[in-house]
Amino acid sequence: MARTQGSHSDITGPRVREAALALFAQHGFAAVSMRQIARAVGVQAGALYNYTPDKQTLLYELMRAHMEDLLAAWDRAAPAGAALERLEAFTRFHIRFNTSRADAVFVSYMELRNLAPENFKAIERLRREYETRLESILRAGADAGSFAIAEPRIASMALIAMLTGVNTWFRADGRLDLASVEAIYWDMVRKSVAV
Amino acid sequence: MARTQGSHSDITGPRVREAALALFAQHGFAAVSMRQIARAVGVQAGALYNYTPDKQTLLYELMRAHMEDLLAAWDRAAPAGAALERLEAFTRFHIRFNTSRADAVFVSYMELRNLAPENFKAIERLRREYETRLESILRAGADAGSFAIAEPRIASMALIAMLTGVNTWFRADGRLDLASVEAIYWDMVRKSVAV
DNA sequence: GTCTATAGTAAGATAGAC
DNA sequence: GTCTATCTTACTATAGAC
Repeated sequence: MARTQGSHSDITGPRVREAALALFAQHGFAAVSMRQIARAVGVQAGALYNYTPDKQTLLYELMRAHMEDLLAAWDRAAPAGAALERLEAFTRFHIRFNTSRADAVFVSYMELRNLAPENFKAIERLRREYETRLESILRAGADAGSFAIAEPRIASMALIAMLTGVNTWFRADGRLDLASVEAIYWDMVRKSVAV
Repeated sequence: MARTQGSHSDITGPRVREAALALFAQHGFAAVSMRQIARAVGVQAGALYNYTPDKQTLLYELMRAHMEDLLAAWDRAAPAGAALERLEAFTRFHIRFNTSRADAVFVSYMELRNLAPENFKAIERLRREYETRLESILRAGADAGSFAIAEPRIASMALIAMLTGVNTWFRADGRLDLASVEAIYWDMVRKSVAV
């Protein structure tokens, strides 16, 4: 079925979001212009406004989609069982998921400042939800006597910070593959909460 | 001694750097205009160019000063002795120093993307130097059999990421004081590298 | 050292043709 | 749905007076 020339609503939308995510990750939200995004997509700047009401909403939707993907993926992957098994699953999941979406992780952390207040609140709520998933595991393990953790909430933030840090140095073509990285970090995580 | 009206070279320079640091931390380098910085200082935008050749150099000098302060402060504070004692000192130093300069820490990490290539290289070298300080402690402990660490370089980045994460949640007027925070993190650090 | 004024450029967003 | 053209605003940086 032939289309009107230049009509690509079904593919341009995703391409706008992909280009915006890559550019925001590389240069920062404030440093990227709508014209730059349009150039990467291959359209004129005005056409972008068929896909977002404004630049701010484009950023917010990228961050919201990422955080909701993260939560949904963990809730699908999370095993039942003892706290130690659940903590290992969380550790490996977090490393795998985050390294596979480095741009989205980077933008979702770095651009919090550039969200309008109501958008900031929404993203912070999602982030807090994710942290609570880990906190619950740590609390369960502490209650069962498997872990020695004075402050589960702080420990969850400490571990997430450590695991997310993988993104700052990991390269898929580097010396260590992802399985080795997971093993190294799981060893540190396991010991850090050990009795 | 009366001054020419409006002449304040000895105090305006530091105030420009203070205002720029606070504004860059709050809104991001690209989102802050020279006019905003000037307004915070109480001068007109043109006057800022008595203190920096351009906006880029202003950012670079803030980051360079921070990284050099960090290195110098640790080199003054670092104890001799066994690896375990040196690791505890590093842990407590890193938390104390970084929480006392949250804006500079934030800017020095978040605005790396906005550095010109040669400036980026210089800051990365300083960061790498600091990471190497911790890496040396971990290697010494591993060699002495005090620590069990498969990859000292990766462990050093993991620990620094964890410790720097304190800045994302710590508030001086919060429930926990800094000594308690240090104790919680030291407990996790100590165990994470334990044999 | 600071001011006012401005050159030169680029931004976000919209209007209307096709 | 995309284009061209444009409105309006704001930016960095500089020039020259005081």
